[in-house]
Amino acid sequence: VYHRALSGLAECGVATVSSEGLALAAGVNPAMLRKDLSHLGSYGTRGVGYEVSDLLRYIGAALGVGSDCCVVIVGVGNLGHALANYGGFPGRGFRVAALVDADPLRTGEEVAGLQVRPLTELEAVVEAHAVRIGVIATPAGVAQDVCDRLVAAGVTGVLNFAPVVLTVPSGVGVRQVDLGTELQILAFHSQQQQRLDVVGVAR
Amino acid sequence: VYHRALSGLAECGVATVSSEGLALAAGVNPAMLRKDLSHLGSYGTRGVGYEVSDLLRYIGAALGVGSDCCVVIVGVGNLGHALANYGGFPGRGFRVAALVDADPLRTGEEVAGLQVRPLTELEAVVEAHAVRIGVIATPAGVAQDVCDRLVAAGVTGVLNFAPVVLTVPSGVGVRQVDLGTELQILAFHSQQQQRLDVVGVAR
DNA sequence: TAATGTGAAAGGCTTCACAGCC
DNA sequence: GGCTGTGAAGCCTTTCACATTA
Repeated sequence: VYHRALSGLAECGVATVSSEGLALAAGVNPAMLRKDLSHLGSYGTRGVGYEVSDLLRYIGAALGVGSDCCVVIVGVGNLGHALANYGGFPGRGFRVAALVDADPLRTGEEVAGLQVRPLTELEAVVEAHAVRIGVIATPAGVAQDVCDRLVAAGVTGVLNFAPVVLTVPSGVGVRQVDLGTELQILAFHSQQQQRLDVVGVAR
Repeated sequence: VYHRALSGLAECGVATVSSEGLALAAGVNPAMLRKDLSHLGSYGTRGVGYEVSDLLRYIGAALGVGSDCCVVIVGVGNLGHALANYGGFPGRGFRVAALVDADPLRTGEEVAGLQVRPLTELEAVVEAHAVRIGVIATPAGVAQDVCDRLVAAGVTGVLNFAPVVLTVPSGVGVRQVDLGTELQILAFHSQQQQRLDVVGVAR
């Protein structure tokens, strides 16, 4: 998030930023930002702040921005389609190496300049492109199975959009994105808020 | 997450589940699950576990499942398209009331059975359908502006897919889903993992 | 006997507050 | 004067461990 915020500041031509300014842009407390950055080293100047371009480079290096990373998307339904066409990946060092789908009707179809490959070729695809991250955009029922196969093929990270909790061996990273749950959380807060309004509590 | 896990168990015909079993399905520690559930009340039976159907009902009631919630999607690009067609919403009590886009070329187009409305009608749409949650699938540059308008129109929750931190008044909920950041987190861990492998640390 | 509900302990994250430095 | 870097304090979350109950 700091990296993204700094990119924005750099584009606006800002040369220097204080912990307060960057914290505001990142949506955190200034002290927290300083503590986070202190884990990377002392890249600020007391009395002045942080040099935007320098800090961007340091954080980028720590994150490994630059070393391109191959991704495979499994499941080319609505979401998989959108992800394949999503423009934000190349800019951040990610390349969609292949699309895979179980449906024979979709196999061979071209999406975002890539041919959709059959699910049976999943392992071959991962090995051929040295894919490090698998994106699961399949129905919930097959997600764990796809995940197991991805991990067995050598993937070290999984981004899961299916609404199930995945089990993976230690050493493999999992990030869960569940749209239904996110909406439910918002709806819950919205409901609580209304309850407060009715009772008449001041905000 | 517990609600989702219980739904799965119910579909499989499981009648009773222990904190250990449900915790496994939800990806948490059994003690944590028991503590969480204790905030709702004592719905378990010592020596036995939890009645799946009962617990599902209690949690559903606490979450407000059943009272349908109207959602507007702003930005009908790849992601907005996918979200509009996403099948998971109706099943969880959400109804996409309208699609809105700033591009005049898209206006009027029919997506997922809904006509795309111009951005100028955003406020009217929110009021007409009593929309409680806004989904932002626009470019980053206009996200804060769209958010401000949604909030002013009376929305109490925002699900943001644009890669910017949104500022909202207290009382309004925000959930951020940033695909680029998620991938970067996975790539970072993947890189650290490789470093460990090179050094030869046992897992 | 088996599993819940829950005080108490442990651990981790966030914030404060200020010394140190430009 | 102003802002960073950081020890210490505070707060919150998670886990343990066991009394309690069907």
